[in-house]
Amino acid sequence: MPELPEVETVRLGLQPAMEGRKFLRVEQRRPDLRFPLPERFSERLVGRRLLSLERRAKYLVGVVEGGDILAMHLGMTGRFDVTTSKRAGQPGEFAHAQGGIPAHDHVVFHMEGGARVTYNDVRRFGFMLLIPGAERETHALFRGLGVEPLGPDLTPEYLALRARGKKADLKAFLLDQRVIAGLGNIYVCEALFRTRLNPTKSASVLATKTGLPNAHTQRLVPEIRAILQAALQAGGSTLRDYRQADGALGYFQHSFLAYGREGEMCQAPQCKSLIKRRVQSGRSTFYCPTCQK
DNA sequence: AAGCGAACCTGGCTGC
DNA sequence: TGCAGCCAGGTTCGCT
Repeated sequence: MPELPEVETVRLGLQPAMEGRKFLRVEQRRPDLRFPLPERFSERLVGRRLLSLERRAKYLVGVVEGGDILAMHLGMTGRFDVTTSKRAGQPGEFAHAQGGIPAHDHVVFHMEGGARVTYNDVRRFGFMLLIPGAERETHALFRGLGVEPLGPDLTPEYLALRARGKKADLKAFLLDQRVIAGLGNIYVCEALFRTRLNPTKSASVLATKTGLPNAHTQRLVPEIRAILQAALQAGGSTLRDYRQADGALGYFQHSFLAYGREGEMCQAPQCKSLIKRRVQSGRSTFYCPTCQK
């Protein structure tokens, strides 16, 4: 479930269980996720405190006592479940007590305070790395990332400068984490629908010839912020049964206007067109061919 | 150099 | 019922 609002929701769910607490035990049930898990993973965490759990783009960034950064990415299907002793006896707990380890539970952090934090990832596109704290800004994972869409750096001026002369289509441009870090397929579709911009247009429509913002950029930037904020408020979007760390479901998926609505009537006032689906950058784009010019 | 498609992996759903 | 084919919230690699 992981675009920015989902990752941030996960972070908020994990914070009370992990932040300021020591790792008591780390179970690693396979050698790798997308990448090999860190050398001596358990030894480098156990006995240390997680000083803070932060987020950059779609990464969870844990600052570990002693200097390491625990960088975690959820890929497509990564999720965390938090179980505390108070919740013992719930369905997952029961299955566990029966002796079965749920499929795809790959890593379990046993935290001081009694929380068991389980990382589950069916497709294993997610990963965990330990990187020296000194490399927090310079490490390849973070170096090339673009601006945080909810921070002060995403401005029409910035976006216009980056879009100037770009031939890639708007969809690919907004998905590019080197430009804006945290948008994914859903929120790009939704932001473009709400801004009435056609995803197949060249990104250069966001800038004047000299790289200055135009009316499109001025509408798009606030729309990106608004949709992410709204999704955040709703606890993110839940597709295919995924849950927040506390077991709750996000509900922003009910607010999608375009994503996943192929063949349905466009919801814009007066518009009688049907939402279309096409593939761009290998991903489904949902859009209204009439509203989005 | 930018900009594509393919690859990574598993599972759910659709249609024959 | 079985099986092939398509699809899925992301990122990276390698080829034009």
